[in-house]
Amino acid sequence: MNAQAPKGTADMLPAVARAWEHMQRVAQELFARYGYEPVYTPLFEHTDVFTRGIGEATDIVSKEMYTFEDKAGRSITLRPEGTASVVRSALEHNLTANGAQAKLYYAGPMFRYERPQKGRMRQFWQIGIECLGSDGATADAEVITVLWRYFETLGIPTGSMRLLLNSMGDEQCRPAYRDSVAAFIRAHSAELCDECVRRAESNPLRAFDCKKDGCRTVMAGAPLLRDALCDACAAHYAEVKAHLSGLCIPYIEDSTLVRGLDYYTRTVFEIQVDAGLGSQNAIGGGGRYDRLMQEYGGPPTPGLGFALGFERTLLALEAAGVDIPAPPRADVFVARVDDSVLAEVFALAQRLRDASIATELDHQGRSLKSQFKQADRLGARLVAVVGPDELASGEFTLRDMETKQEHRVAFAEAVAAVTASLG
RNA sequence: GUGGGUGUAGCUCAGUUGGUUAGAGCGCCGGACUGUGGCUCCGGAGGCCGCGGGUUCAAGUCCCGUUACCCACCCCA
Repeated sequence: MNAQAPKGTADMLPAVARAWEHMQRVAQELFARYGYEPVYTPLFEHTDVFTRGIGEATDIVSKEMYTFEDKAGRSITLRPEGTASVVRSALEHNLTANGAQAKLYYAGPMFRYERPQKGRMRQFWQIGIECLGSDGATADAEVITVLWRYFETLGIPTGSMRLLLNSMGDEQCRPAYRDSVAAFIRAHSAELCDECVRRAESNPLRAFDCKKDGCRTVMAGAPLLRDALCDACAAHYAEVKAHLSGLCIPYIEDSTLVRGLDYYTRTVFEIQVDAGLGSQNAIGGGGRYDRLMQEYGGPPTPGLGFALGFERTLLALEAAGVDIPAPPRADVFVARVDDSVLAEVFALAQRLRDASIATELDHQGRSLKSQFKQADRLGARLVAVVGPDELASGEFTLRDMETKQEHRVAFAEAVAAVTASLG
């Protein structure tokens, strides 16, 4: 058999798994402070949850989903992102009934069938929050602030982060704007790449994303959504910006920021860094999706959220020189002179462990010397040495690995003595 | 889906114009007088040289194919 993880997946060995847990701990603590509660939704959904929510024409839906039929012939898809599932779940369980607000966060793997590269995997992890039921601009500013503070708390220097902000308008103003961009593209089709010309029909706003210099130059002259927002959207956007400024969250307005999922309305944002991510630069992003719940057949319910990528965040942390400290794997190592005292050693280790003391011992019959090396490698501050000598008097020797001080301890006093030595 | 790069010990890599028993560093295991770590020294284990063909007296080294990984395009977290 092929002992190899599938393309685009990776085993998170202890060093990385530790970082994963750290990122989740920081998230839980921070998000709770803003009133967000955990939610776990299935890793797979009925396919239409994504096709209706994210949009048929998006790259995600048109070519990146892991879709299959289950044994009963249902079309099932591994979730390519988290928002659609959370909103579906909120609708199913009436979490926002009668104007209630639901503030939820999730963490887990997402799946997209793409060619892997730096910062891009087929199975990748995201943490996200969703604030459902509120259309107030403080909700937008709050969600954006949580994302900013999260990266800041992890240790990414604020100076190396860029918060891009834009408003995509709503059903009142976006369609007309869309048409005007499409018209602009058609008028300049000779100067634009084929891909962008095609976008005029499918998703004109995406032409702003094109990285080709020629297209960028031409698109720089295209009409800006900023100038096309209806009064309500413009006012909302202005409020969001005012609230962010009030909290001293530095944002950069980018009216070409167009995110790739159809459900976004009004506020969209993205946090980028330059170092460590290869050709990628976004470590987190999100936006408002005031029509998504309706799209699923629910009542009109505003909402917004963000998602951030574990893999990319870790790359950014590494580039920033942040290392996640590894705790010592053992406080105490219980070493034995020979196997005649094995039973006593094993029992002693268990007593210490039962007293919440991280304790290790050798399972391979290694020499005492080698047990000390092992203790050192594990970062144990104490080594309890048990041999026939001390056992005869009901004691063992307790060595402090730093000071090299040793003293005899009665077995009966083991937990107390070790606890005291660990301070 | 397209393009480029790379695949040699657990890890990071050397391997001369194809030529005999494939190396280093780190890690791992053991040892350096009597029951004890970090430094140093000594020794040891560990390699289908990604896989399959081909050229050749001879291939880790050349050619073809294939596969995996990496990077980039596309797009996104």
